[in-house]
Amino acid sequence: MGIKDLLKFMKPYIVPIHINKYSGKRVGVDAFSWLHKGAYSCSMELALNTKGEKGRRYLQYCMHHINLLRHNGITPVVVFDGGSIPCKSNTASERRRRRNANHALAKEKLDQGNVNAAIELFQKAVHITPEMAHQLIQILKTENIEFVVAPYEADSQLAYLSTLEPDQGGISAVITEDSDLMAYGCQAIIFKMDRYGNAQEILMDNVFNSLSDGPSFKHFDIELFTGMCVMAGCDFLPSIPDIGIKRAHSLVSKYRNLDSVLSILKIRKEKQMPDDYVKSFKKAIAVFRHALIYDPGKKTLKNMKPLPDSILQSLDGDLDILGPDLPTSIAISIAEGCMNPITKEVFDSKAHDQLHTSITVRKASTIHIRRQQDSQTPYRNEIGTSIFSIGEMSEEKIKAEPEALEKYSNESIALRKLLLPMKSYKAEKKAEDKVLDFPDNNPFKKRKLVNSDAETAVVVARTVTEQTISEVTNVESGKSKKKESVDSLPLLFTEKNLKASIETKSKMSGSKSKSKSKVMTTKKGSITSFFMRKTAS
DNA sequence: GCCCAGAGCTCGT
DNA sequence: GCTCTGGGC
Ligand SMILES: [Mg+2]
Repeated sequence: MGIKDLLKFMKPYIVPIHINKYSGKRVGVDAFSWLHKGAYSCSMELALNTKGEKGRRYLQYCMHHINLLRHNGITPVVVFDGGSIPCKSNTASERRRRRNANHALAKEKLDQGNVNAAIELFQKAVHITPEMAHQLIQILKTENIEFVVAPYEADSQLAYLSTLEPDQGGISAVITEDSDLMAYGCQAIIFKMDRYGNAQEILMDNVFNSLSDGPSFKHFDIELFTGMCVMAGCDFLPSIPDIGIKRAHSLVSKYRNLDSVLSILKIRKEKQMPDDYVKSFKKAIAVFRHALIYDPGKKTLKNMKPLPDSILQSLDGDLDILGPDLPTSIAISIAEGCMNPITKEVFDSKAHDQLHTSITVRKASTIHIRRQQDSQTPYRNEIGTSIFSIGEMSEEKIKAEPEALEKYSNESIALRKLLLPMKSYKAEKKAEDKVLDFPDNNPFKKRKLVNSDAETAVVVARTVTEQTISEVTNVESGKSKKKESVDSLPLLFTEKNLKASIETKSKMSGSKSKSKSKVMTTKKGSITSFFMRKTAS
């Protein structure tokens, strides 16, 4: 969705250029734009997962555009989307629903022998998978082209990179199709680049100088501009009825202060404004200013801009809306293209060897939460993932005291198996016949069984070796369930509308952590437990 | 004039 | 993701 009507509104500031203007510069690329356009050249092959060269035309499309940049003396920095942040609007799931419907229709037409009709429908089912991104990354690696997979939105990652100096890994401009880049405060943005390098550019310096015709931003700064964007309607918050880009701009121009505008709106639109609008507004602003991004220099996650205490308060301590934090090793593996940013599975065993060393001493426990759909709240958590760290060892320490690694080895083995793709589980199953280390009930598969419109939700907690989940309490009834030892028994909650507090205790480090989650179960309760046998003999 | 909802389109022969 | 269109006020 981007910012509603923003591109049209900013048209007076958009000028045609040729990308050779950026010769000698580093320029960021929103990979999604090109992957998505390229996918139209082979929609059927992608949908049917056809083997062969035709199904890779989207890669040719991307590489053509990337090579065009290189031919013009530009150093491309390709940025991929990672996971989705919790508070994004449900238009994404709406789109997915339409795509799936079109995919099914396309297959019917194909069975009837109507290939042209099928292709038309397959095109309406086009979508980008992490695997497709991974395929492009493989090429970028061999071609020595810089890239990074953002922990969450590519937009914020690109905006962050454009704040850095070129010698610090920064970029001079961003190529994208998404107006959100303006709201994120990106200085130079290039839209609609065609196959010859013709494009349209906007420079935010020109916007704030407001020398050309069009809406004036003379008294705006980037904070006010972002406020205008949120007010006009963005992915994180729908606008108040009858407030569009024009009125948002007028209000911000007049009062030059976001709190003042919000007060005025509260009075003027008291019936139309949701009770929590101001709170949601501040949260949306916080995402545009402080989203969680990957710092390629330090190889760690951080906020796009440092998080002041004042913002922390307006978030109610809910930092997850900026993107849930991830262990550093996971973030690195994702950023370097070794790990699926959504499922957290490694892409292949070869990539697994390239994983950061400290990953071997981490424990992963993922909790998938699908909250009850609640029309009153604009924020909806679809899936949340938590990965708990139980300890870290530097490469130096491992070399100095290899025996120290021993105590982690069980976990290491378990974690490797956890992270390996499903193929490997199946291989083990065959090799060991009926004796299974891992039953064939991958929670990631189960997640797909959960309907996107299901009113209820699944929580699957997976434990690896030493983790214990000591107690699950039903807050409403006060009843609690205790688990003496769950070394090999993760929990599955099948009660309906369970509101539970979960205490997690690490045997290895002795540290305890508590977490509370709203827990709901599947409608049909058809999910079975996931077991992981202790690997210690 | 402005907002909104809906429908069509992104490749390439 | 964007753009165009037509209808509402
Ligand atoms: Mg966006």
